Amino acid sequence: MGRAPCCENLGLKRGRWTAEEDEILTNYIHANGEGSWRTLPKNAGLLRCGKSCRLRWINYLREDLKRGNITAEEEETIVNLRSALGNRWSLIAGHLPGRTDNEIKNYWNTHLSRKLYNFNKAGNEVPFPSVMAADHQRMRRSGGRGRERRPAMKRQKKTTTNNINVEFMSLLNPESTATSDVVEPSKSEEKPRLPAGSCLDNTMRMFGPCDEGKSSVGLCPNNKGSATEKRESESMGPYEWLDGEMTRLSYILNPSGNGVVGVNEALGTEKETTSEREGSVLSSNAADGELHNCSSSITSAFDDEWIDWNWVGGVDQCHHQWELWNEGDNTFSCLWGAEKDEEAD
DNA sequence: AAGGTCGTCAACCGCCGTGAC
DNA sequence: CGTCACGGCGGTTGACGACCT
Repeated sequence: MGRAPCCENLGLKRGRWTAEEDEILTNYIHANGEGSWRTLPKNAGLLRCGKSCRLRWINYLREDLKRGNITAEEEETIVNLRSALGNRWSLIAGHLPGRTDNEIKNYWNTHLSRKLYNFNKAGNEVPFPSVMAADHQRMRRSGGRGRERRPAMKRQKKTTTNNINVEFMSLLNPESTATSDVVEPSKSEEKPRLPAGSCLDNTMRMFGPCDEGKSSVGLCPNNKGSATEKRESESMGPYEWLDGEMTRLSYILNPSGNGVVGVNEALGTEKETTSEREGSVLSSNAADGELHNCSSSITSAFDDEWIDWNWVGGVDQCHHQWELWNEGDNTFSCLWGAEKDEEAD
């Protein structure tokens, strides 16, 4: 027994919205607020389905929407976040105030994927090959331009995001044996927010020793899992990333698909960097408005000279730290710092 | 000038997660 | 535990204007 489609009622208007309809919807929401989309059209006197009203409001009528062209900075953000997150447009939109997921999605499909195609066609390396594969195939099919005629819509199995997670995970944790073939998380496992103490996300889990001296309470594994999970949790100390953190950290750690630019900047060097990350993330406070402390172990090579980076408090050659503040709405501010330990010299 | 092609983007569709019951 | 309503998401479509031949 399938659920009745949202707009099954005959007689509902479709297609472009008129100025009059916009005015009715805007006035109604100003008077009654957002929500209750299903009953809104009837109450407002619109011959539209609730979904259509919601889309129109969110993507077009809201006052806080930013109009005008995507700036170079926004474009860079989109490219970087998309590299890290895949087609999670709403998540990406959350980092671009005033922009909607639909707008970003359209911009990607019409501008950036084409740029990427041309970039790659010129023989340049793509940071996340499997992530881009679908785009390239699509562009090749259409010859890199033009509108593609498609068969009747059928939901496609989503693999892109999973590949991204796996690739990003292996980028941070080279020891990981996860592959895109074996990791197939359900959509629920990708949700950005989980109750404190839960530990459900296999694709975004980072392994490393729990730092008991830091405020990781609530984020280290709980005791409700299976015996196996519990043992694993106790020994490995999985850290469950929030999506917002992943977004921000991926941007920081991997702003151009390679290297640890943050470290370079902190050391005042512009040398090319390659790095291997062991991904030992130790602690975090998750509550909005609180300080997030995250540390990890990174081995970097400046030119061909390898340097071991360790987490804050380590006694090896160097240590570094980044701090994230959740500003609310899953946007983060970041402080990045790194310094060389005197005793390591 | 006219018809064809292409690019853009608003809108729609189906699926899914969540919470209430 | 199952069902349902609701809201959200990402993929896709198609109208329309710009450009090309």
